[in-house]
Amino acid sequence: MHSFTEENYLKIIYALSTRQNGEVTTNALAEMTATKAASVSDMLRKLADKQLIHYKKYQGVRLTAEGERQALRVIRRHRLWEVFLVQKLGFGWDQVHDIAEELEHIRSEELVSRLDTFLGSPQFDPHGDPIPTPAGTMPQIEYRKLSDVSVGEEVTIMGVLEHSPEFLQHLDRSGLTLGCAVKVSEISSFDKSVQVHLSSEKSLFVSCEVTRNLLVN
Amino acid sequence: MHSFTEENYLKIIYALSTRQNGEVTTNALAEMTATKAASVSDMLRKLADKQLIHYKKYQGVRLTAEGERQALRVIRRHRLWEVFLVQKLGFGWDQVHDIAEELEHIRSEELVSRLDTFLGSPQFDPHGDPIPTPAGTMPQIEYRKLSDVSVGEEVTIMGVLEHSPEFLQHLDRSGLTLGCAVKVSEISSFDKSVQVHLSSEKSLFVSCEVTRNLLVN
DNA sequence: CAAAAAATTTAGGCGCGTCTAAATTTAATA
DNA sequence: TATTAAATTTAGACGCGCCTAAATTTTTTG
Ligand SMILES: [Mn+2]
Ligand SMILES: [Mn+2]
Ligand SMILES: [Mn+2]
Ligand SMILES: [Mn+2]
Repeated sequence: MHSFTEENYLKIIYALSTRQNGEVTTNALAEMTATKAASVSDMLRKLADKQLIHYKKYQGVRLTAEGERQALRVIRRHRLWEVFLVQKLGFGWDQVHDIAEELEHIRSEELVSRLDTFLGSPQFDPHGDPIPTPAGTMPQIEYRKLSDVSVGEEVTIMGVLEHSPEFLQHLDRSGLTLGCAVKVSEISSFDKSVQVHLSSEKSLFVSCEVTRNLLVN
Repeated sequence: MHSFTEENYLKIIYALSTRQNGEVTTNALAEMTATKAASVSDMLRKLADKQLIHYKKYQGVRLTAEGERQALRVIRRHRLWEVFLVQKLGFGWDQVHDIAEELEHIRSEELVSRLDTFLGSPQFDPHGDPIPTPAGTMPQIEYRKLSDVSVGEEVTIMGVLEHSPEFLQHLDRSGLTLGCAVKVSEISSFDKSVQVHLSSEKSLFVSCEVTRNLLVN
């Protein structure tokens, strides 16, 4: 089986290659893994030997079909554990990422399968991200960013693009939680900030840093 | 903080030193950790440097107060996770040890605390072993072995001394589960096997290999 | 109690995942 | 396009946890 480190690399390569498609760069991986480019090069050679990535020196890397399957297994475990932590243990959505980062490496098919059942086979994690299927495919969901919504539209908050605790706590304080209905009443031509009305009749201004990271439908 | 490996050593040293008190021997540790004596020596030097064990070369080893505290933290996590796996996910008591062996190393005070609350602050794990307190002390429980019970006595099964899946499955098949009331009706003078009556009116013979590993009160 | 046996530690080495410094390749620019 | 700059890989090293073989200490035994 693969080591924790290898699993982390696969997961990160998957995330980066969907974020900006095309080959994933060594430096980008070094930043995400909080290591140095030299360390990444070593690991890429190993992953290539194991046929988990396509790798031509100096040309960046891409997951093989098998590598993507493995990455999605890790992501599935991560997101299921996040659901558990929030829904069963009462953690806030801003607290669960680091813990799930460890839990995701516990390898027991039986455990994942029973956890999934226990949670009612959820489709989305606490951040609105889709949970890969047991078969190893990622459900494709199309959301718009709140920054792309026009004045007068009413939409529902479905997910976030930024997962930092700071951002999530900011949303909590603003009352912008998942499932929340918002109506765009005004868009500032000056700084692109957006005035929204919540179902609670409250209204507030949302900066474009926030609207760019909020997914709605 | 301590590595997975160090945590495993502490836990095993604790287990061995309560099983047969006095210093724990290098060879015993090598067998339990499934490594070689030379590897154990290396690790003992490291644990001694960290003040987690008392260690005089060739003289065996004993946990320091801090070492015991750390060991009990790991054991607490292990047993809480076992309760979770059995009570919430529906695993059998014979299936949970290896998974808990991984889960026990996830270090988050908050996680353990919330898990404990979620489980209703259980006092015992699925094998009847007491769960150490958050403060790091092991509840001392006095049980007798079924092999020490006299004819005519009625007792309740409270725990097991042997944790192998094979033994636990054997108990399942015999109907000897935790909390089960058994009345000793006869003890064979030939092989010390014991005839017991269950509350279900069934009776069966229990070999001395089994009675020696069943705790009752 | 001296010799043999058993237990334990030390010496030297290996794979993993990491690092810094140096070499190499690719991309940018004058 | 020839140089310079940036990105990437290679060389050599290190700590961790493990190994085998050899040395050392303790225990057993004739
Ligand atoms: Mn996460
Ligand atoms: Mn998430
Ligand atoms: Mn166990
Ligand atoms: Mn147990």
